[in-house]
Amino acid sequence: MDKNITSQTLSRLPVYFSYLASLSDDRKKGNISATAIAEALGLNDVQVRKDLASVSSGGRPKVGYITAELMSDIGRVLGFDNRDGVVVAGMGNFGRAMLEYNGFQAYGFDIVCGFDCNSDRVGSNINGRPVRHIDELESFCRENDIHIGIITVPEGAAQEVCDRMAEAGIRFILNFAAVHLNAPKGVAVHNENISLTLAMLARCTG
Amino acid sequence: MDKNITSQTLSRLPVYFSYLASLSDDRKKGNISATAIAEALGLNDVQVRKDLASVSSGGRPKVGYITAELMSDIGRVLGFDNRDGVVVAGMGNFGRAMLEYNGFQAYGFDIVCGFDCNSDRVGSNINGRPVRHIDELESFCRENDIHIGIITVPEGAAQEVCDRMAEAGIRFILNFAAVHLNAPKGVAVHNENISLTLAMLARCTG
DNA sequence: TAGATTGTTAATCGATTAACAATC
DNA sequence: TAGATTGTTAATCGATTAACAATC
Repeated sequence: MDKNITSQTLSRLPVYFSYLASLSDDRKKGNISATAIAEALGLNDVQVRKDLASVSSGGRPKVGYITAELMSDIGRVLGFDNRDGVVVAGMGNFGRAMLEYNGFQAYGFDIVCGFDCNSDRVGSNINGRPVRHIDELESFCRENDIHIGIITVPEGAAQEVCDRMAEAGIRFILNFAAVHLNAPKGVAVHNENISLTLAMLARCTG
Repeated sequence: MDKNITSQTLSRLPVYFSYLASLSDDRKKGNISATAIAEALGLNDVQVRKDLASVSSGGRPKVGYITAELMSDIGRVLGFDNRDGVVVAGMGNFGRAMLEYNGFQAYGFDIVCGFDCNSDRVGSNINGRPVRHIDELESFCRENDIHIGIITVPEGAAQEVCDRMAEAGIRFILNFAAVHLNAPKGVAVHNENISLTLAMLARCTG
């Protein structure tokens, strides 16, 4: 396993995983073939078979894969067994939703702290997670060895928060503010612009 | 313009657009070259030039593109000039953030109504947008000719809401619930699983 | 003119798909 | 055995990159 996984394959693994996770508990206990997955997702079966072969060696002729094993194999490649702390900057609706959500754990992520500049919010507690002042971001991240940050602040503040995160040793930033963020080398930013996602989906698919 | 735009090119257009939008007002008034964009984004310059040539014919040797014109050309291809109504199902933190955000308009989207099944939320008003009961989803969408929906309900309810949207004539669904949704043919679903996005970013980039 | 930039044609590269042998 | 499925090798396809002529 873990042969030569191309970036294309890598981007399809989450799709396979979430499809498998959507199966009924009954079906999760059984087997599944690459052919069946391909059909359900509208993909070429050889492509799926090749993708699966790159992360698992559990495929057997006539039987397919044991669903649970396949999920765990994909999960291992996607790093669900790792444990990484994550901080969230910006405690508006969006940021609070992140702290209230407990589903990150299954994927290996622990949301450990929220940050905000509004003193009304600082010192509070959301879903058992503390909210601190943004000025404490750097010391907190350094002390707790945090490398992943989520930005949910207003557009105007996003670049500054991004710079601060980079300064604090954060290496991966998921940005939900609707602005393109420029980060220094060594820091990977994923700009998740919902308007643009919607435009791609609605204007360019059909 | 609008020659033969490949899907790869299409997926880069939003990146170019948001990069251009991030420039200072001063620079937005001037020109910009494909070379400069490529350098800023870490892409191959020929690729950027080819991408831009497919949406605009305004490139001039030694000068580049007029920034404002280029943005408007990209915007036209991405459909920012269209006007599409959008409904949001699920008025938790996530859904409320959608209704409170006004930035969709610049991209051609009007969030027209929120839906929920909780009677405490139904009948309220968020940022001037009404919240109705989920049972009214179908009639509302049919009457107002709505084809785009955003799902921000809890995981357990997402598939049912998806089915209802499909029934209501929705053709494009942006799903933020952390479950894979299966939609009937003719309905495009984009499953935006934040945990998986984070995993791809943090485990597979570096 | 020289230099920077464009757009295009051809070459390379990589990913998808087709064909097929292997296996349970 | 026949059939379903796997994994692999070879062919096709498409996208990226390199080379270059055109232009301001």
